Amino acid sequence: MRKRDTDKEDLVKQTAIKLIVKNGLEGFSMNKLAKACNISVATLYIYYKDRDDLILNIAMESGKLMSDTIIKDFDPELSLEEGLRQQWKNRYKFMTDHPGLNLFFDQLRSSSYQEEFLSGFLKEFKLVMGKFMQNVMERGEIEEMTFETYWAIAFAPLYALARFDNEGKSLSGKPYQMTDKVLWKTFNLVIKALKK
Amino acid sequence: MRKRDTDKEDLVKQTAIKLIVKNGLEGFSMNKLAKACNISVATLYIYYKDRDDLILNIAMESGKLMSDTIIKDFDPELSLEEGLRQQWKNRYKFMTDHPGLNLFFDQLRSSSYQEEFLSGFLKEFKLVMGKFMQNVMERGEIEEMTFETYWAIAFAPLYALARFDNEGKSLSGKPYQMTDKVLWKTFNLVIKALKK
DNA sequence: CATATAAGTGAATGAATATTCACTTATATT
DNA sequence: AATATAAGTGAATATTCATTCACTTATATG
Repeated sequence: MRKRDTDKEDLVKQTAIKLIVKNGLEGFSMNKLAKACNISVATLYIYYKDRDDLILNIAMESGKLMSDTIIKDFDPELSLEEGLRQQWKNRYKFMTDHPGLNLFFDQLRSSSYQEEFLSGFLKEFKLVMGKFMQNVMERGEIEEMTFETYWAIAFAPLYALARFDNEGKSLSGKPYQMTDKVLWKTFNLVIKALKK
Repeated sequence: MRKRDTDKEDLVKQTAIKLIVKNGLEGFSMNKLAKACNISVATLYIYYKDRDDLILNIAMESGKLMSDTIIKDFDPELSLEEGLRQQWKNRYKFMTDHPGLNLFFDQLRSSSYQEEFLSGFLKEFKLVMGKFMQNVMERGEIEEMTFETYWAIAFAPLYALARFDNEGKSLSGKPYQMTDKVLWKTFNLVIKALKK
């Protein structure tokens, strides 16, 4: 038997993400991917059943990575401020450690892969996050609110900052780069909104 | 001369948006669009120069509609709470009056059309919104903060709610539909975060 | 009514797409 | 060293794509 070249396999994954981020799913093709990796198209069909299988597999693997990063050192029994701070830390770390991966996820979110992508790695994740909110609410640290309201206040601002950062320029026209200072300033406002 | 059938022209626009929202830009083609409209592909090339021209024109027209809706009855001299409330009202109205159009914009945002799309209708818009924030800050109604932080707190939660609404189900698995109550509850938290 | 003119068409073109196939190559095991 | 087996290939296939073209149809205007 011959062993599969795991370097090549990894190259395929990285290149696929890079191409999709750059040109969108719309501008992505198997032939282009093969060419960019300097391998034969047919090789892609050894690794993956078809185009959908390729995209979904890479998506789910990346999703798992995100999920693992976000859950790290997080305990749903933490206080509102401690717990949320850890969440912001983890999510921020993921963004900076894997620049572009958020853009990759944006592509998936606005595609037909969305549902399968989310369902893949979000199960455990949902449970832990839901538990945390419930604890905090039961302890009376925050008012009664729906999960949607909670999420919208607690995390949407963070992802908005990330998008500004990715686009590299603010609405005001000035170039923009996220800094720790801006991040934690925004975090403090979020805490102010949520705390009773 | 023969007059152009404006009903048909409008059908093309509506159908294009519907198809793109449903299948993504990836799954959208001129032939499919023509078939869905029961017209010849060649007719599309009477209305538009090419595929890009078609997408961009429809995008810009929709963008203009959004911009006009959002700017209505808004005065950058309003107080923080009054001004922001009007903004939320306008943006919410746009979402409910044109369901799906936000999803269409999401598609564009993660595509190569993004830049041209934004630059088309955002100019005036940026100015007014920037002016409002500046006024509010100068008056001391909110602390010093970057435009990005301001936007992330002031509007990102609204769009997060809209996305939950579009997806029709919450992270907690229960079906979800946005209500006025949830909307204004979230708005109040946003005001709490921003107000000094 | 006649006709100029733009609207609208169905079938074609060539390029790009996903996928397959007959084939060669490397290597783990015997 | 021999060989079985999976990795890897380049060229082909069939499909879908955007775009064009020679043509017909409707109608506003003279």
